[in-house]
Amino acid sequence: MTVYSVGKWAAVIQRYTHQYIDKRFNHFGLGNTEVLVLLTLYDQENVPQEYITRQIVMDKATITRAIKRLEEKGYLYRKESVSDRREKIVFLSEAAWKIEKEISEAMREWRDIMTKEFTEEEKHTLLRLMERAAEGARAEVESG
Amino acid sequence: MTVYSVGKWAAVIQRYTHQYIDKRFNHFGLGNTEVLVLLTLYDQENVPQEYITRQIVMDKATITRAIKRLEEKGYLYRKESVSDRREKIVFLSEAAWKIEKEISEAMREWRDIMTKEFTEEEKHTLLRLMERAAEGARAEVESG
DNA sequence: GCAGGTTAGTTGCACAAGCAACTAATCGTT
DNA sequence: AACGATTAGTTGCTTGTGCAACTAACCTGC
Repeated sequence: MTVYSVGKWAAVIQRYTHQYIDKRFNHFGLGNTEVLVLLTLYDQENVPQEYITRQIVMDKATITRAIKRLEEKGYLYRKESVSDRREKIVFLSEAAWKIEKEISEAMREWRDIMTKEFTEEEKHTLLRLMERAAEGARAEVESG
Repeated sequence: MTVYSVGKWAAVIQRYTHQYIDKRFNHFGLGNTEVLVLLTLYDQENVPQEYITRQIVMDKATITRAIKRLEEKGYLYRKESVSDRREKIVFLSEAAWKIEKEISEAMREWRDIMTKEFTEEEKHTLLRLMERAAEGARAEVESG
């Protein structure tokens, strides 16, 4: 367990987070990826699906289906872009905004649970370093 | 993208790592979880499956199946424990040890790719903080 | 030493995720 | 203006994963 540690710990944290989201938002009928999509849209609405795909780094087919599920459940709707008719622009519905606070709050709680023993500076450092590691991974993948 | 960031970046890093492993070890016929199992066993052999499950934090059914695949491919074998006949003790085969260097090296490379711009201290810090975050998550899950 | 609870591992089932192949629209070059 | 190349999104297919229910072994207390 010495060598592949960044990837390993990322995987572990990811799986715990996945579990937490499943448990926490089960009563909304929301799965892990759907919650990630909602969070992305709370941050920035009125975007094509491709934007969401890039943000959460998943296969575009997976995102298409997560969005379709959210649409069926009434959390969002889509409109064909006028400037580029290939794009479908995604908007949140009232229902999605109604649960925004609960979702954001739950995610904040989860972050605080994981970093309970952290100082403020450590929290900040962790985020910045993880972001940079993700950036390093992305650069590699995109270069070849 | 402000709130759920630790979980988010963990997920992103995890997916890039998953992709990397798939691409890199495809020619061995090894999938992501199988590689994780091997890495665990390179570190500590002669353990029951339950140990592996705990180490990589996955469902025990998933681990059972990953181990079965590795067994079929000839990378490991199992022996019923004498002290506790419920347990199946896992051992690596020659074939697994033959590829140990390549796998460990590849994972080291991957870590170095992600942390290319990091100082040694930053690398160390990232690992320690991620480990502690995972520990915080684990504590929460186990408490209820 | 037996009953009740716990633990290791397996199997059935349902489902989400990735890859590849496709359509349709747009961009770029000549 | 028209060709080929790229891009956004969808669908088919396969596979890995988690949950739940199960079996078998073990452990505890009476």
